Amino acid sequence: MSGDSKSGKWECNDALKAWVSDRLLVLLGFSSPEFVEFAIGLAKQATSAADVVGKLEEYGLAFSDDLHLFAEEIFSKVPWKVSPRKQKTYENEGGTGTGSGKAVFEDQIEFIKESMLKISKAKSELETLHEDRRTLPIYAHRDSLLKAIEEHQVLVIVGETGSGKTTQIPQYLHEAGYTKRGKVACTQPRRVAAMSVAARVSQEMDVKLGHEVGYSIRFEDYTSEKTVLKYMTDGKLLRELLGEPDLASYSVIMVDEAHERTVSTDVLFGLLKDIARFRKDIKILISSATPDASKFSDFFDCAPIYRIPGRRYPVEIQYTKAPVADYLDAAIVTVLQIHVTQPPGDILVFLTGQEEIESAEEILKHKISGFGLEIPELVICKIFSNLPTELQAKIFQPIPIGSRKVVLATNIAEASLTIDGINYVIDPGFCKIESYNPRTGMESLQVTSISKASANQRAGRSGRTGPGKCFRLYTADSYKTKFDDNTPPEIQRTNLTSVVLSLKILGIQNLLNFDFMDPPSNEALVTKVGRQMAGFPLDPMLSKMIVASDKYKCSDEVISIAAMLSVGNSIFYSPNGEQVHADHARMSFHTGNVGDHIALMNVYNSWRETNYSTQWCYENYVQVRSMRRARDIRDQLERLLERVEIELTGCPNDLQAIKKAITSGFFSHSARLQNYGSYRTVKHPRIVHIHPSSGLADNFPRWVVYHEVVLTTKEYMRNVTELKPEWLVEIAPHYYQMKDIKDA
DNA sequence: GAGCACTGC
Repeated sequence: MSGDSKSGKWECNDALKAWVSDRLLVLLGFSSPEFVEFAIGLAKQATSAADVVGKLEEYGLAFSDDLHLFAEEIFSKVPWKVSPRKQKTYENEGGTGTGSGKAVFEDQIEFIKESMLKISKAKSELETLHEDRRTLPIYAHRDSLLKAIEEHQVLVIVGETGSGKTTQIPQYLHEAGYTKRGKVACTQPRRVAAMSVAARVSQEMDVKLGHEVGYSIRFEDYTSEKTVLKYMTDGKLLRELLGEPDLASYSVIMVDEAHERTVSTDVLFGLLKDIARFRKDIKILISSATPDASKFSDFFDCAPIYRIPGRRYPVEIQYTKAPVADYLDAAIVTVLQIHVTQPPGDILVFLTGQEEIESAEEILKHKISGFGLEIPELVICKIFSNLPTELQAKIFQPIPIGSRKVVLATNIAEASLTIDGINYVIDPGFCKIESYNPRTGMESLQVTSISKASANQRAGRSGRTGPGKCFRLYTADSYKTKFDDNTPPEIQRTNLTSVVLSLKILGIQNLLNFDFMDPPSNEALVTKVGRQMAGFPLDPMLSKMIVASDKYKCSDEVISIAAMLSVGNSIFYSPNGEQVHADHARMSFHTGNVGDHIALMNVYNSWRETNYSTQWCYENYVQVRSMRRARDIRDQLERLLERVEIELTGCPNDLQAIKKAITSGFFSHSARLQNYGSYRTVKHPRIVHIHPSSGLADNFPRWVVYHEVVLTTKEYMRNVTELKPEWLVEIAPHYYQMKDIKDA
């Protein structure tokens, strides 16, 4: 790493990527940015060239000698990112997982998600799968399943993880001739699942990815005219529906992982039900991993439920005899108890967030040091989505034989990520869940009891590679009486304005069952502005801001701001013990009290000036991952500008123009200063405060426009910019009159 | 002077 300049480092990375991409094209006949990341990620985790081969095999990719050669080449070329790789001295000598616990984490490499993990789950299973699809549980049901699909327009399919439904059903449909009438779509909640399953199926069918089998996700469309089996994210299908409301080019839509109930799947349900009414030739398959599928069946007019058996190891569940007073304390005690009394096997603890995980880590370390050498080594790992990539690496590293791993995780380990080698799960029964009050437009994250479905999902994480045990830190009685059956679906907990906008564009006007503070007005939707707004995959207010930037000739700046805002609040990282430096770095973008929106733009521009340097991100306590995502979104927005005929224009020195564009989108989010530093929102008056992380927190401008209000310890406005009150009347005369902005 | 569960277009 020494001596490489900022740009040099990037070039080196790009050269490596280009090389990997070329090799993949030759070897597999396909390549894509995500696949390149995937391959490099594998090699980074590997401890030897043979290890790379092993990992490739796990994904069913090492089927030729050339690929073995590739493994050796890539291993020698990939730099050591985190720490010098130890030679694998701790071989898995018949242990039960301790010492070889493999963890597969998504964001290190942006590709491993649930469906891919299904494939890599058990090696023996995978090998047989690769040899012969006929050994899958689903195969015995092939003909009766096809018969059921033929007989019913809508079919609910229940199949546990590992039954092969995601990879096999589309192939069966292809074999049965459905693809002669149109494409078969299979939707996934996560990008990586769509991508990896498509790659898998293309291998099974012995075709090049992107030909007969393809995938389509945001930023990557890997399909062609030849494509008949199309894996895609559910949100992507939703976007396609805007252009093809009857889905005429499809003969079958399979909504996979429907039990996750994302907003997109829920919206798809409603639209598909409607489409099925006037397109009698289309088949709808709803696939769920939860046994209770009656809700899906009821929704689709009592559609029949088809069950496919799965494979799973038994999990022994234990409850506490009495309620525990402090679940964090109880969890730590349980970890130590398991460590001392139970046979080998790693431990997974579900906690609610970063802060809790970090304090648990401290306490555990302290307690263990008290035991000295009396007990075997316990290796502590942590995982949550905001943890920077380089710190996630610990979860991949082999641990000494005779020691045990404990993973402190958020909900990320419940469905998005699988850690192999876990035999024990500790479940305190809580998680953080988003709630959104549509009346006030306020969001909050609150610690809540989990649902029964969630508890069972957590327990199941211990039984993936062998029989498991789950220790629930609550009583059997409270499980029965206090836990809801299911987590309320996301659609009931989140801001739906962009969903509403999309549905309105589809001509669905009657959405008044929801109570919105600021529903997009009907007139906005039939004008050019409305159509332009719907062209952007963003919240309506962000889209409006971009559309307005045309008028103020600052679209170049505004799309950067929109991209940064839509990445969310995970731009900055503040590690334990370095908060002062992190704060200082963050405030350096606020010079001149420009406001948080302009500061975000400054962050983006500074990063761009370093040629998108990773090192720059580390130095400024900025999350690399978030910045790359912002860059992707910004690139997409730039392309979309052209489509809606907005010119890309910049006005780097006219901050007022940029602020006016922001105000055009967020005019309903205005607030004026009260006494004692509090603010009052102008319409629907409410007392709010500037979030302490804001660059204007100590500045108290008289008028501000804010991105959002969040409820934490107080009601805070997050991301605020100063505005002149007369702009409100100028920009949004239908919303504000002079009396609203007059001094009281 | 406070805090960021997890996805996706």
